[in-house]
Amino acid sequence: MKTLRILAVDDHEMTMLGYKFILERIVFDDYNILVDTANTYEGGKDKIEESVYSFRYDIIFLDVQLFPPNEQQPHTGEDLGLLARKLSPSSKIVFMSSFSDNYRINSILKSVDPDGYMVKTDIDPRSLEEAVKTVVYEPPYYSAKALAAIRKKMANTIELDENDRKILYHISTGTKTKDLEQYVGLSSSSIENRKRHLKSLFGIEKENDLSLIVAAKKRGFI
Amino acid sequence: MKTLRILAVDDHEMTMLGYKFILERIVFDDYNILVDTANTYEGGKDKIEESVYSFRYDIIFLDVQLFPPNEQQPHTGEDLGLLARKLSPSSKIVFMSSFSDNYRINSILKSVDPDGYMVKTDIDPRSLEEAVKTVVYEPPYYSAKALAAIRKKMANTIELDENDRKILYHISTGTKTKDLEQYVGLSSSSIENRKRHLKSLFGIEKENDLSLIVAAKKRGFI
DNA sequence: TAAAAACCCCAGAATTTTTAAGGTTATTAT
DNA sequence: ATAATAACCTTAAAAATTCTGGGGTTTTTA
Repeated sequence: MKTLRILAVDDHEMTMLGYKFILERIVFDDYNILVDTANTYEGGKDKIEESVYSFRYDIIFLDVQLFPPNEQQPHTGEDLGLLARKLSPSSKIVFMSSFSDNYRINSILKSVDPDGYMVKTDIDPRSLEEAVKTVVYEPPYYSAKALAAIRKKMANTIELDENDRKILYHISTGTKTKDLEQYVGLSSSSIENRKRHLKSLFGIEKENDLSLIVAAKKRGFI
Repeated sequence: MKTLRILAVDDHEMTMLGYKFILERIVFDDYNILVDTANTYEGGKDKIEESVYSFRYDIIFLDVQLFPPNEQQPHTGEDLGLLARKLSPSSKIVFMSSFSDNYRINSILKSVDPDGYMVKTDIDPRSLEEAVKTVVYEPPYYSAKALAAIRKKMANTIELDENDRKILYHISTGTKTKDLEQYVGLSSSSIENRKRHLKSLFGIEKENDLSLIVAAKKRGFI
């Protein structure tokens, strides 16, 4: 009987126990499923490092938000994903995220290119089981809400560059236009131009920033 | 008992009968599934037009390649998809394609934004059933090979504009560089520049066109 | 009702892209 | 083997796009 090694990293103890419980009960070919857990970036990192020269995890589940917001976040789930890819390239990586935040999804799909992405409200015993099986045999696995976000993105004909995306993102987080210069390497004048241009692309000329981020969200950019 | 109306359009008579047989046997909530078929663009168009003022199809399955290659192709499955969206916007549209041709997938996902996309080698009774159920309740449904193509695209950090994509596409179909001017609205000099630029983006400086299209395929552009 | 921020318009600077022209190298067909 | 053809490179100027700073008006906020 083969062993399928899974690591689950989530900062909520109870959530993780839930995953462990469900995952280990999955009946999957002749695999014996074994789940390790960690609830911090460091903990996850240690587990992965330990595994590298022995069994190596088959699947690593990672919470996108490893630290409660507001605290100083030295490392995110995305960082841990990148690390895992480097340390243990054969492991399949599946992200779990609380919200179907398009910006985050897009960013992670580009940087880590995970073998799976699940929005937490889509997660239940059935979908977890499907994720495990799909990821092992025929990745990727994307949960329904993740797929909806991906679809939006793919259907989009508007092409934005890095700077446009940064502008949209920072506006959506509440950054004021005048402070945007610091984050985007452009003059305030250029930023204003780009905002105008974006509004015209989205067909909302002469409207305010709220309309802009609503439109950008609708199209899956944020 | 509710009726779920499905239209399947494929130019291979037998394939279509297969779909009809499988689809009508699906057990799905308290739906009675009814499948109409057509095997030409015109036939499909007629069926959809007829349906508009009566029952309206719940799902329309469309073969991407509605006509055997080599013949004059007045209309493609993509055209029929666009027409269907216009005539019967409430219908879910699912494309079926023989190959996981990235260029085609990307183009259709942008133009029609279908509720499902299946690569034919992924199609079997199980996946068809899943497609139907997913598309009705929580679209989109993408089959495994379609998902692999989509993943490639999403993971890609290289951004190409319309002209770059056209160049790659036409080169991949065998168009000679000197004839490219007709298809892309640029001078041969610019096209050469862009090709050079593309090769450097893909990290294959000083290599030939074959390397270019191989690299572009690897990244999901073609 | 001031002050701050957002927004608009302009024109020159800087950057990128396109283009033509003239050449070399590689491929193809006879 | 050798023309002929296409692919590819370089250069420099033209054209298009984007950026920027400086001026202003309008809207929002305290």
